[in-house]
Amino acid sequence: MTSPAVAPPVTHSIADAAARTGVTAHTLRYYERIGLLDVARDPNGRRRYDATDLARVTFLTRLRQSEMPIRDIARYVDLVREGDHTEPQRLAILQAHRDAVVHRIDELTQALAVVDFKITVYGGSTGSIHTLHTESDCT
Amino acid sequence: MTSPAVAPPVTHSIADAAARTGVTAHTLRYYERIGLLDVARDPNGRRRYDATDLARVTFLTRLRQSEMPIRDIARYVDLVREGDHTEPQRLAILQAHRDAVVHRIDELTQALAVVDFKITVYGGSTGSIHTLHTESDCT
DNA sequence: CCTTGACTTCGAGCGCGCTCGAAGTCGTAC
DNA sequence: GTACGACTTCGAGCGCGCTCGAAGTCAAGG
Repeated sequence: MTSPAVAPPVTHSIADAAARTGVTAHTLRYYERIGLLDVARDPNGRRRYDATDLARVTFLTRLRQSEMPIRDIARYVDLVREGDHTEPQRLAILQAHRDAVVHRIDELTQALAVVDFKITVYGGSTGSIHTLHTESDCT
Repeated sequence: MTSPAVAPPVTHSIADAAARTGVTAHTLRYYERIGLLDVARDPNGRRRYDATDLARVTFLTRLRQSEMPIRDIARYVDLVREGDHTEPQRLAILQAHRDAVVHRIDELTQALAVVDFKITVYGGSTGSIHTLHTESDCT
């Protein structure tokens, strides 16, 4: 009931890949240039993105969204290319990043509290319940 | 039992202000240059930061930490200078910013989930409880 | 044939938010 | 006096992450 001998190579043009991942074609080329991606070429020299490529782009995008510097992403990707024995180091990078993200969320949450407080001072609504502290060195 | 006639003007040098707010003196000057701060001078032309100035710097720092563009902060500060009648507009800016921060926290939280998932794939620990989904287009 | 359009490479440019440093001015200490 | 150190102004520089665009290649369509 499964398909015949050879697997069909499902690949995508750069425009397609851009549409599917939500990053621009320019950025896809840029990522490749700086070594974050290794993309195959068709006989005419055009990029073909397979599922793995797209998955990587999506993952990169998550890392970027969470502010991992491109420098660090490049290190991670280099480790991936070096083979399975680098998994511990990759794990370490991800764990360090995890900690950074948690810290960043914390920072944002604190800033949010300050902004929310200011909003209530201005008499606006924030959608949250407040325990108001006093002290309003106003601005 | 309270103090005599004139209030003592408690002000701080730029080095002091920098130490108290955690931003560099260079940055304090920069913020002033671009109009985020109005700082008094002593007879020798040196900056003196009062409590209000420090409070503003601290608030600015929160806005910056939460990624409000300097352009927007400048607009806000300009409104403050224009007087009380601009409070509705200030409120609007803060509310828009609040929404942006909430959205950003959300985004980070999603990215965190992805990173956490990857960490467990690598066999590491994240400190969180996971409901594992399958699908591992690995990298 | 010629055009169109999607692609290629690669260097340059941009917007942001600082960050630095040169050159000058003070007040105090020795 | 002179040396120090903390400050001043202001223009330039930097690191980051794209973003753009020029010039060229190629295949399909009319």
